[in-house]
Amino acid sequence: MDYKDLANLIFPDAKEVSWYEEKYPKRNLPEGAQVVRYAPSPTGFVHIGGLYQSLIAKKLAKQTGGVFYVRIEDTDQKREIENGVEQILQALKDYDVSPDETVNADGSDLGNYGPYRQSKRKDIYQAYAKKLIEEGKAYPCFCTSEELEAIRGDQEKAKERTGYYGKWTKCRNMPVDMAYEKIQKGEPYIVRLKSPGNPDRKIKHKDVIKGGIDFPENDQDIVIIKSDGLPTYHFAHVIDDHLMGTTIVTRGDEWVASIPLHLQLFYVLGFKAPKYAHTAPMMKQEGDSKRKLSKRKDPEAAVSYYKEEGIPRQAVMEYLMNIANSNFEMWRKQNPDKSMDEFPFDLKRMGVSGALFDMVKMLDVSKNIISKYSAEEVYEAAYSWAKEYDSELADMLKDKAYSLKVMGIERKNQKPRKDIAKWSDMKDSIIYMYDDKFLNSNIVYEYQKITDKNEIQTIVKNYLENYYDEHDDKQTWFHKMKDLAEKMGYAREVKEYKANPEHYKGHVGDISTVIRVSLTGRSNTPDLYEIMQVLGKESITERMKRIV
RNA sequence: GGCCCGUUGGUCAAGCGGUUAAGACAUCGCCCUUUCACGGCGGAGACAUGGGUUCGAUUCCCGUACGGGUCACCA
Repeated sequence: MDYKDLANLIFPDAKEVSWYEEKYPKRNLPEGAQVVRYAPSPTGFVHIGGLYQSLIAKKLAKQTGGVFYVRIEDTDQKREIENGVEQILQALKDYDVSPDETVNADGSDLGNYGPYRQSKRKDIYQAYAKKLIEEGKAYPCFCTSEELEAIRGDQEKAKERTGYYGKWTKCRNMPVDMAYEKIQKGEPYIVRLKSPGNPDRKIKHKDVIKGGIDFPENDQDIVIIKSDGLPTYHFAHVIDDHLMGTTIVTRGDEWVASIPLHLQLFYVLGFKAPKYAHTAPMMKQEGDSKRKLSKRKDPEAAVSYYKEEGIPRQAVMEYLMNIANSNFEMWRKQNPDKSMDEFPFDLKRMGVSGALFDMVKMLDVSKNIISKYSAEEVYEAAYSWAKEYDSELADMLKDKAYSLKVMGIERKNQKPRKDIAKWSDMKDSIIYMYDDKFLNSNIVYEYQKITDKNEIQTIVKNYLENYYDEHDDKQTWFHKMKDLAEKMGYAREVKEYKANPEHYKGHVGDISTVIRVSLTGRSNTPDLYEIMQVLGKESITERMKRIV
């Protein structure tokens, strides 16, 4: 009875490893081309961090003429949620980070290195596990969870490192015959790596982002095949990234602690290890300390949040790029019209520690992006958002011709408006432009300086009867406003008023504010002339008559 | 607790032994021939801490404090 017999007993149907090595040949790519992957688990809603990872991976692949692929890590069947994979694929599509190779929503594969779901690669992992057992580099372990608990307890008592390693192991040195017999008897088991590591020795590792990190060698006999026959993350990662030809592993830095293990697995399996780039997580301020953006506590952790809020995709991605490479915003300033694809992303410029997620900044990015939209683009985006999330707004926007005029206010000039950061802001900022909404609501008029009712009525009446003419151009309109101010005892110019405030009741700005408020209810609005042009004579007359 | 990593203004961050220590967001003031937004100009605001090394340390080394990650048949 030897290792080979044991291996055959455990994995009788496994193929030779060479079969897979031939099936998945080395990728034929130009020098320097990077093969990068995004490897999510379908265990919950799509996290903004997943988008971040995808953005980085795709960028890297595209920039080097390489490949970006998605591999679904679904080896934990207990945690898998329904439609998990579909949600991930949809999010990648929505945010324009679609992979070159992936499993499709219908379960088929796109690409020659599949299957791209780990649950469908069981035979592959087992083939390699079998090889390790044959070589005496892995072994079946029969310890129960109670036994494992007991070992841990002893270790804690003895103040030694916890885990399954060295002298604490029970099954590592079990005679092959005994193991064989137990398996035949049907005892449950898992497969562990027989770690060749010695923690007194140090390994030097260079992470692309974090730089040099030294660790003690791994000596934990970690499990590689679970009792359900599926591999653990560690084992699957090493085999998949080898077979799929990954050249650089980008992943969250919660994985750095397993670098010694992963490197050891590559070594034991005889594979060349890829480069690693460990990215810092996005953080959230909580009290005095920071913590990772949490799926449970932070709504903004979910990709769906941005869709619901109506933050344009491009804004989300540009903000993420900004976190990835902070020089992006300078580049953006110098290249306002270029596609983000042209930005030269550099992994080495990524931060080593987690940045606080800054929603204010994201909205600023968004504001700038929306300010570059044409009225038509704003209309289309806002309308399609509204149809899903705000029926009242959608109702307003049904009148496309009119809405386009509303969207066009202060949008055609050199310095377009920048007051909209997300589509959910939209309704409030334009609702007064719609007669049926405005006139049928309880309008609270936010008058500022002039609050005397008679004075307001006089101003409005006077304006409507003696000055307003819808055919006026802006200059004429402007002058008339001054004329009205003067006639009513207000200064034509603000400066005049400031020079001699005692001579006037106020200045032209106060008068125009009354007109503004009487028409919109608001003291803060975009350009009044443009608003009046869009509103038209009928609406203006109606609105003013209500005041008088 | 063990093992790793980090610490520049409120936030994101340039910087890589000699700088008036960039820039962006936020904030404050002024200006932009009437509000708001935009834009322009300006202000306030930072190298965690103690030791070294050095002619000179934000930059290099060590300690301390603080923060983060990780120690599963989860990824």
